[in-house]
Amino acid sequence: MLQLQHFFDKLKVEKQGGNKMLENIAILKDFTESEKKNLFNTLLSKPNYFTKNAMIAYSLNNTDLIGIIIQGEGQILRYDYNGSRTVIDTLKPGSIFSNLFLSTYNSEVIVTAITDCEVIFFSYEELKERCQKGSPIANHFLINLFQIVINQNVNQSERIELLTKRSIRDKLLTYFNYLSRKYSSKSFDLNTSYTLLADYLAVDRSALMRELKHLKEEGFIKEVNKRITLIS
Amino acid sequence: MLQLQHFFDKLKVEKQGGNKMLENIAILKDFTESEKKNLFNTLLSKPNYFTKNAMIAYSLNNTDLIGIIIQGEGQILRYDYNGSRTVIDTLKPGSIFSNLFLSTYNSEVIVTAITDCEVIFFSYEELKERCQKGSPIANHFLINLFQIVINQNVNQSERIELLTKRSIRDKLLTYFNYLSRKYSSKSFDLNTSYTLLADYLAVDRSALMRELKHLKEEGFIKEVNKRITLIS
DNA sequence: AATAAAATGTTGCAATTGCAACATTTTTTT
DNA sequence: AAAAAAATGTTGCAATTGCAACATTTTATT
Repeated sequence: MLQLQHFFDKLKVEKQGGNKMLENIAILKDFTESEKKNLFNTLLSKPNYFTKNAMIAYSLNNTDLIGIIIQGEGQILRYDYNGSRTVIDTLKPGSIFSNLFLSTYNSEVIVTAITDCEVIFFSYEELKERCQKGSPIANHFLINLFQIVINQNVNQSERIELLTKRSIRDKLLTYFNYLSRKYSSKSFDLNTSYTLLADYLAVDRSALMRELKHLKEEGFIKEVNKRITLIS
Repeated sequence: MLQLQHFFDKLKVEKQGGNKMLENIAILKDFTESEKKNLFNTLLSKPNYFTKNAMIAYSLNNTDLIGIIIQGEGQILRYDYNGSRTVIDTLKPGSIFSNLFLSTYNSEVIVTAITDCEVIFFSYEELKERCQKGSPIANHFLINLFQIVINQNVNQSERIELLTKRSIRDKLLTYFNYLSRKYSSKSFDLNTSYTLLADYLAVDRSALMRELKHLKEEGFIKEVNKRITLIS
């Protein structure tokens, strides 16, 4: 008990933080304050607080709960048939996670807090029931949820597009072209670390650095301080 | 016109086919006959027929239409920054496709018929409106749609898991372990061609064959006629 | 039944990549 | 301000992979 109290003392997230932090939570988009209050009194669980490195969920199997990160960051990790650990996803405020979105045939999947964080849960079955009873609030909530899942889908499609490229060079050029289109400019900042980019593209980091150097030497790109310029 | 008539003559799909073919369409799951009739009179478009190799949709951009394959097969293709063509997805009866699920930053994406097929469209905005007006049928339809998108999500996650493996050996073993869990057996049939499997894992087909041979030689697996047995 | 098309299986070779092992710089934590 | 941790940058080397180019078998089409 004392131990637990100690954890709570260290929590960096505000337990009674105002509603400002709820502003950026996609699933609560376009709800009035009173509608939010209604949601918190019915569908949504009380806030759950987790300290850094704590386990948020273990073997989500056999529940239909969907978690929403309100504050802090988490990670979804998978432990493989051979014991290797990989990061499936990084969770930021507004991210959702659930067993519903994971393969039933997956190996062990756990969700952990990488910083102190606040999480809310709700039951998907309960949401469906409320929708079928005609609740406009539940309906709106479902449509917001759907939008999040669609966005996840789009992000996964983009990553698959990159991962199916056969060489690091092609992965990088495809990724850079994508960013160039996104920002409508031949120049753009990579706002990620090379370490994370290598993970994202599923290649060895040192091999990525090497290929980047080659692309510069051969005049395909310029790069200064993580700012890339496509040439051609 | 004659030309067009000629196309229709060749159509392999039944234009007035009974409702049997609608049985397996996931988005129509658990609707009564009269509810289906209602959907076909309101939200859903008339059936569209496409002949083999015809273009079903080109640059889906700027519409919110979602297509449902009723009969036949299609493919979603992407043309890259360097002109290379890749298959994003193969569409079977019950599959859906829409610009909503694709990155806005993608290069040209087109949908084509690989056999004669029948397709129905609906507007996502219209579906949302009907839901918000409290239509139970629209609501049920949205939940079915959501389930399909969740399944796509799960499938994409599985593929990403495989694609992030660094070697062909690891990809194959992870895939085989997945099938083994799925069928709860050390032995299972690969019901796909090696050509397609190599595409799915984004590796060279001949390299895949070679690695498969090595796995057999080294005693990790047995393989007879596309039936794999895991040894350990 | 004949022909065409697709899938399977194999191999040599060159190019790419992962891995290991560093030094150096930047960022974070104490 | 010092120490620790994380990220960047580099290189040699061996292993893996893609590619090209076949022969053979199976499946689909006419």
